[in-house]
Amino acid sequence: MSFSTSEENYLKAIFKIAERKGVPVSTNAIAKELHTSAASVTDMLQKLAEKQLVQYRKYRGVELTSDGKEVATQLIRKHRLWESFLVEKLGFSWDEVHDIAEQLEHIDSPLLVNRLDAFLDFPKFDPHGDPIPDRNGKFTLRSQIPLHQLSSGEVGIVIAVQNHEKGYLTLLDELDIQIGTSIRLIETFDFDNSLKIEVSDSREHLISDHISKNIYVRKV
Amino acid sequence: MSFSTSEENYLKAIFKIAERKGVPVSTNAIAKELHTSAASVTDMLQKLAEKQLVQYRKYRGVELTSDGKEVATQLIRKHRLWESFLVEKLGFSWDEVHDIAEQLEHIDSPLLVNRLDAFLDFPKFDPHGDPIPDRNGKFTLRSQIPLHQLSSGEVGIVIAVQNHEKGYLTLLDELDIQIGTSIRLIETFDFDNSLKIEVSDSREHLISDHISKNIYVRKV
DNA sequence: AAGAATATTTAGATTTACCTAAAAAAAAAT
DNA sequence: ATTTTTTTTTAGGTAAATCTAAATATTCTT
Repeated sequence: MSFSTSEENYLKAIFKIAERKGVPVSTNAIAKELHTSAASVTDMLQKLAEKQLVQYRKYRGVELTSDGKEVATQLIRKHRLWESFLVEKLGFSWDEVHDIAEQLEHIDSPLLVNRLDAFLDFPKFDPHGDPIPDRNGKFTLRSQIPLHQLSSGEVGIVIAVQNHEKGYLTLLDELDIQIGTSIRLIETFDFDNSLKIEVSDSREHLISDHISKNIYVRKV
Repeated sequence: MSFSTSEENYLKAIFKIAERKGVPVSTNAIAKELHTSAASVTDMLQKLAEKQLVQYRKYRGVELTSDGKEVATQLIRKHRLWESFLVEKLGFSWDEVHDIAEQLEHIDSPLLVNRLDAFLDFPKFDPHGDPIPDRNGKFTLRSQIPLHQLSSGEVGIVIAVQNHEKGYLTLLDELDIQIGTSIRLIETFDFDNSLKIEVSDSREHLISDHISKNIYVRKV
């Protein structure tokens, strides 16, 4: 079975929100994620429910069925493989690839995906540090914590960022923060949750809660 | 400006028919090429005319404007670059790539196209031997003649095939005919325009007019 | 627990790209 | 030069995905 680009985008959005906030996923949360109206979301949820891709209860929100999860996972696999391709093979930087991958993920050819996977040497993580599901949909898990959960003095290596907006990633570039960068937490200000950090044993920055909460590190 | 997948497909179809049969291009020819109804074609032609992509005269057929040609050429460029990528980098064979490239050609990112071009080392011809327009839309021309225009005894090198249907290409594979294969014309039967040929100085075949007319060679 | 605020669904339209059937124009045949 | 055939257009409709406004359900507040 195969699905429209729009249906696929809804399934992926539901998957991502469920990952962040748990189930059930609300109509409004989906509308916000996809920059569309709540009314449109309701329409689509009813359609996806008929196709057995989601379990939907009026006014109560929605949850992916195993079929729905399968579709979402394959989309995420395609998105992250294409992002890896763009960065590794075509020389794009991590802040340029999201929108292009957003288009490429809807290309329908399982053979292409698997050939691409092999061509890239079966990468486990994409350029933003997010795990790439294998052809069976299995994610490689990695112990990661949000930057602000480090204690003062502790050092972490950046392994993922959860916000892929171009502006956010460009900002990180200016702070010299990339996947693999080491960051030492100097001090936390409870007042506004801002953090003083030291990047790569050299530059010190004061960063807002808004910036730090999307950076994930592995303690070293 | 950017166009829907459907609009793009119409522009490409008009371009290809004009190449084969000249202008103006008829409504029915487009309907046949796109497997759609004549009525749908008329609708779309009126829309494309409003956008200044075609010059359209009721009942008289249609012709691309320079804007329309530009869009069509860039699509062909993308299609052929992606086909080259699929064959050269991912190990597909020439009879598997058309449908996938048909999807990939609608990905909208000029930067991506040019990076892909560079990654492939600026190829001049695709796996079917067709010229790939450069970023300015210029095609490299090559003196090619249809196989049946060889005289008896003459030898040609296959440089292009004009039909990209999977079944046709698979048939050519079985005859050991690929880009670069040398073919000697032994004899032409005027009765049904079938040809007796010798492939790669070894195998002899009798091929129908239907097969031969899509094979283009360069005399040696 | 009632009223206010928020979230969600329904109703009714719009746009795009398609369709079939009927009408009209152009081309071919006698 | 009519008539017949073919091609093309118009008319009217459908399905997908969206929208705004109104109605209804749920949750929050006091």
